[in-house]
Amino acid sequence: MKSQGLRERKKLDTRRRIEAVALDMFERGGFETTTIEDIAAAADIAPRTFFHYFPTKEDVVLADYADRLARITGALAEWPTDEPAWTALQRAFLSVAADYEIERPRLLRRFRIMAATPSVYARSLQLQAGWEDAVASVLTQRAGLVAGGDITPRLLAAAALAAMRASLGHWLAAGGKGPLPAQLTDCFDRLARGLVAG
Amino acid sequence: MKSQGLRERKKLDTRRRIEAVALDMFERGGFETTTIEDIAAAADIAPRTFFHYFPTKEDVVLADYADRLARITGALAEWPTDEPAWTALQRAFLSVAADYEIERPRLLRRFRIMAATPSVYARSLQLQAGWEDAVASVLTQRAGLVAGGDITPRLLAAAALAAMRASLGHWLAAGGKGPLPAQLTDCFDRLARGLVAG
DNA sequence: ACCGATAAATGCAGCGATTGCAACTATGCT
DNA sequence: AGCATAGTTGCAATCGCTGCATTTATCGGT
Repeated sequence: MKSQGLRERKKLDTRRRIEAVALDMFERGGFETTTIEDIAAAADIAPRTFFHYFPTKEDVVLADYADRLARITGALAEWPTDEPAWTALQRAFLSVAADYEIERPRLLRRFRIMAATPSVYARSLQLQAGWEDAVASVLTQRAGLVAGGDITPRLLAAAALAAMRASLGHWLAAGGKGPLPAQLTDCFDRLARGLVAG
Repeated sequence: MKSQGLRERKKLDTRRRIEAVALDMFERGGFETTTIEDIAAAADIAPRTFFHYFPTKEDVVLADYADRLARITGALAEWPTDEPAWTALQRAFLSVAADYEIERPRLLRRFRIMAATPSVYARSLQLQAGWEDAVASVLTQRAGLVAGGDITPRLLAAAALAAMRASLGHWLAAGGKGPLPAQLTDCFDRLARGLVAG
């Protein structure tokens, strides 16, 4: 529970410093215009060191995407087997959306940069595709299915991500004002009931 | 209908030559290992010229993605207003999937490279996101809605893309053997009916 | 406080994609 | 043929990113 040693603490410090500095510069000058060298200088590290903390420039904006995935798959893993998969998915994703509410300003900043920067958006989609695979894989296991046999897990995972992307897109378009969880619940419900009858 | 002038014909020739040569090399040596310089040499052009034909290396693999989107949005635009949006979407996407059937070997090659190369996959997702926006936009117009008001178009578009991605992923995982249109129809149907009752 | 082991930071050199610019060449048209 | 135009090429530079070797800082025990 403690901050471990000085080493760990410093590392975390540096990481946060890079994030803070980089986000600022991205907002002011734009993502593409800001170079790794710029960030490094502002964060008081060597350019080479940047890559010990983030694999790509894009990942600074998308830090903590991985954590969220872990939370989702974790929640799914505990899903009682008698419950419909879609309901479990809804619960799992909703818990993440709740965090979005709490961290609203922090996330809004990042999403705005993402929306304005194709390469960052592309990277986020790539990470989301990873989620999709991971979620589908968990669903497959939980249902006791064979890996490549049934398309159901893949479809459910893709649909869940679609619900999330749609909600998030709409939320962002509205400037992040409305309640995201309600929006997401609505999307999940509609997919649960079906898209034709409404 | 004619091949226009010599100029146009040569340009098309070069384009096809680049694609052919590049795909071959990607398959043999891998995407990342093959450099633009390699491709240019094999296609008998200057490295600089490559970028007059494709904006990025990834786009060689994903050529004709744009055409497909045009076909989809075109089909949507002709959708009779009394028909449910989801049905129209299904028809539009299905017509594209039919092409996939016809061009199976050609597309399979490309998808295989895509599946094996993160950066290509990322690029494809980026293009798909463009589709999602375009589709949502057409749906909004057709329904006579205001741009940012209703989340429905966004959700439908995202769901349609999800159906497509799931079908395609499953199809690819099975080595491209089965009938893609049937697979896609199934996914669309299930989303139409709802994901809980099954 | 001291010392070897280990993790982290740095510097350097290099690759490869991508771009802007200017010069050059082929094609289209009169 | 002869100009206007579109396409090709070469050149130089930027920038993200990587491998490798070196230096520096922290840790764990003594």
